[in-house]
Amino acid sequence: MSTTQKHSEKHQDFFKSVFEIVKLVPPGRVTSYGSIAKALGTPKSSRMVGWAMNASHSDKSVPAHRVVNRNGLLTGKMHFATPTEMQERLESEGIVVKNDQIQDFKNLFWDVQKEILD
DNA sequence: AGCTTGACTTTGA
DNA sequence: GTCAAAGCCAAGC
Repeated sequence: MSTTQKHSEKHQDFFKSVFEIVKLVPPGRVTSYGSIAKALGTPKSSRMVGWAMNASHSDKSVPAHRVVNRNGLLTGKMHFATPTEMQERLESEGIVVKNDQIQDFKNLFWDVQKEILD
């Protein structure tokens, strides 16, 4: 550690951790903001996960379309290049989306905490 | 410095 | 089942 090191990397770690987790979500499966936040040890910071995804544009390898809210609703679709991109990418992976709602969400849900600890 | 907003979730009525 | 309110914390004004 040098004396010129940054002292504000903590929040960056949070963002980075979110990206890493989202990358672990397998194609054809989805997870929620709260599930990611919980895996990071801060279940109350689910909003920050959403905010972190806002910065996911800097890392195109992050499959942000596989992250929805706890209802399986495509709440973040407006933040993609086009409002339909999120749904289209999900459908291309075999997920059925109806009126911004993922069908059979309960069965497609990928619990971060559970799957990683497995 | 404070106040508002937001890709959320949980709890209580 | 729905609806309202609170908690969380970073970014923008």
